[in-house]
Amino acid sequence: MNDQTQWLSPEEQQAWRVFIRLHQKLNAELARDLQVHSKLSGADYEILVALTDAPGGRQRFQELARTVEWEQSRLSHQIARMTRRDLVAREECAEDGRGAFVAITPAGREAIEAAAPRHVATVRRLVIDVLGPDDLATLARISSRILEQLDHAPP
Amino acid sequence: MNDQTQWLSPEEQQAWRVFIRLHQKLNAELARDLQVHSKLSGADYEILVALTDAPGGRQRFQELARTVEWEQSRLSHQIARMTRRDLVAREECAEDGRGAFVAITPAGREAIEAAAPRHVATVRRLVIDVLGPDDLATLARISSRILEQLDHAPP
DNA sequence: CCGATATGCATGACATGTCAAGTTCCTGGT
DNA sequence: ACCAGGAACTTGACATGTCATGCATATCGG
Repeated sequence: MNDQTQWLSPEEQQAWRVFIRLHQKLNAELARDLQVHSKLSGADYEILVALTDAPGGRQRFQELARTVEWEQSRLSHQIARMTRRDLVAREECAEDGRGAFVAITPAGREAIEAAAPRHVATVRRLVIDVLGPDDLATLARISSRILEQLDHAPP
Repeated sequence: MNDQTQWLSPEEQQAWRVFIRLHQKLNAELARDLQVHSKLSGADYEILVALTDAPGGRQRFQELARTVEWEQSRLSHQIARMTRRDLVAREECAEDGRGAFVAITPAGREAIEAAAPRHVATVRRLVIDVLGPDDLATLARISSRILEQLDHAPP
């Protein structure tokens, strides 16, 4: 095999696998919980939160994309679907004919306000309250470290 | 609002957000790296690794599903697609007429052997080597804790 | 041995994500 | 004023995931 690869040590492998499993299961569980109890996908939730945080409940398309750190195309499809379900609405942009605003609708606001308490409770139950404040802080520190690496070296 | 929800404190919120962002970016980056350099999706990779680990490079469908902890339907679709690309093959099961084996093909073996070194290197570069052994162990411990909670309380 | 039920997978419909192109509008240099 | 190029979104094709449902084979009570 002429193998120069630095394979993972057993400890590294074990750590990596448990970390990956955590990702997958946690994501799945959070998504399912949202979907079942609020008829919202994780994506819907993220968009609605971002819009709720924005002044007037509306934001330029680009800016929204940056806020949630999504690709344009993905956001475009998502907004199209959410528009069909009347959770958000597109509005024209006076200053720039190409541009568009995305605004949360009253129905969207209802949906997110109905969903948030349970979602937060679930996050607490599955993560926050399971770790103490110390472990949570440690997790945040470690996550930041990896994120920094990701933002530095993705090319 | 008659609000009895225990919202997240600023520290909790910050920790949670950074953790979630980590998930999303890391996943995206790993998937992209695999796809670009090896023409394999993360899903493909997982299946091929599982089959490589299995004796004879083959496993019963159900058992494979348990190994990778996927839903049966998801696995069925995935195997169908991978069969089309000749990465795996279905084989009949003598003992149980309903059952099926999934086996890695020579092409599948080539693909995973070509992909693995770079993937491992990327995992090292983005995570393992960024954290020291101590932080990695801590991460594993914290992940296990949350996983345990997940496995205990999902209903 | 036979029908009822369970098991092992497959399939179809639809939500979501990515990549590559297309459309429309704005801008800057001549 | 005009037009080449870029910016802001949209769209289409296709990979992937989930849910509900379908189908064939096993297995079990009587």
